[in-house]
Amino acid sequence: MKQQLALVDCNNFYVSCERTFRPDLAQVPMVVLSNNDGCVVSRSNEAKALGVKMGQPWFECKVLAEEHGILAMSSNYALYADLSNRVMHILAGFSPRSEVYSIDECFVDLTGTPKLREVSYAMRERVGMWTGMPVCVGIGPTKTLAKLANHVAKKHPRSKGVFNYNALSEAQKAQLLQRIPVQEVWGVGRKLTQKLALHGVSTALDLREAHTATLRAELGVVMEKTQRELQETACMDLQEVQSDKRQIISSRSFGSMVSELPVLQDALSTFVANACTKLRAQGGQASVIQVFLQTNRMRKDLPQYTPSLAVPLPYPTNDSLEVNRWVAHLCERMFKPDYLYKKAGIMLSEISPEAHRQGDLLEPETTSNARLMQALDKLNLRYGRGAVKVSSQGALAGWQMRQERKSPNYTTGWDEVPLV
DNA sequence: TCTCCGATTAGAC
DNA sequence: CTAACGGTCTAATCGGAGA
Repeated sequence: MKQQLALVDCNNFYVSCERTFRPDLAQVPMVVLSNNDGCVVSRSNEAKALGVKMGQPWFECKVLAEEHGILAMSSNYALYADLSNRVMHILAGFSPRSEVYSIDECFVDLTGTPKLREVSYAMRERVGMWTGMPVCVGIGPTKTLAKLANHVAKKHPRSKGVFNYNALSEAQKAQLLQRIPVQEVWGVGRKLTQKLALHGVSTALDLREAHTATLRAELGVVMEKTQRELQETACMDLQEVQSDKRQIISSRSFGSMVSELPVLQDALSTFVANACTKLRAQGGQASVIQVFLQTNRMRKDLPQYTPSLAVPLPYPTNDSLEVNRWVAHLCERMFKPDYLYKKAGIMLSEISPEAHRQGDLLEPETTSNARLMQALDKLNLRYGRGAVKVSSQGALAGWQMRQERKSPNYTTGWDEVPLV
């Protein structure tokens, strides 16, 4: 009856991806940086041991890094996505029911599987053997407890990468939950940890045992669900097919500050191309387009300006050229000279399935770019993103993000495979 | 008073 | 050498406007 739900999570995913093709880096303290080489988003165990924090701005680590020779790499999402797909494919082979939860995590329903223990180790070994990716497996009766079990598997070397919460006695469960700070529980972040502390809740066990009605009233339904999941009542089911996006955002911080309108519009045309490609890939069309600009929020000494403007379209579209015209227009309307812009982006929302296109009774059917867009997507898929561009799309210098230490696209670009 | 909607908040990773 | 802090997405909740 009880679910045997496994959460498989890759260890230090981005760092492990980089190491897959650079075995010489196996023992090197290293980190992978966010876009624009801004923050640390993945750390090797060695870097963690040296005190580098998750999300820490890289410039803050510079001294420590030089002292200990910490290697920093720019993020290479093409590589990570490709390795992720391989890992997920392998995991899907272990059960007819699984959910790709994030780029490095997968829920696998092992309910009814005989020899659960052997299968869990087999998952680790097969993924390791076929991709080189180290993973840990946590098993529990609910998603929340599977996540918690995974946390235990990662933290305690004695578990050898697999931990099964379901195999514990009631006393052992209580003992374990008591040792886990409540902020480690899935869904409990910084703010909620503070609020929970006010109610005397500081461990996972405290949360499990808290008065439900009070919890609900003071902290909302999400927290109640979390509590019930800790009590082994499943409130979140497996999302086997990932649903279409309800909104699509494309934005970037710039490598350096931008003050000219045409450069902003050039950056935005790149964002339009990305967002519309995604939109068409899911067979959607958007009826609200939003553009936003941002000055550098870290520079308190400079004047700040963070405008945002949305336009509801009379009919939905997924035509890059049409979207780009609106975006350029919105940008021009918000643009003020004398500000130094650090970031810009677009958002497509009110997304509906393409099939439901509503013809406009008053507007004659205009020439559609549908086939042009189809051709554009095909060419970019075949010859690489940016083979065919929207407007100037990236031609103007000055806004591209910093990416000073990016690895080659080992798995997706023939011309980038190093010749040994 | 109820409902709707946009903005804000919180979280994940 | 400089200057220097990510990007996407969802759900819940809040607060004001309009019915």
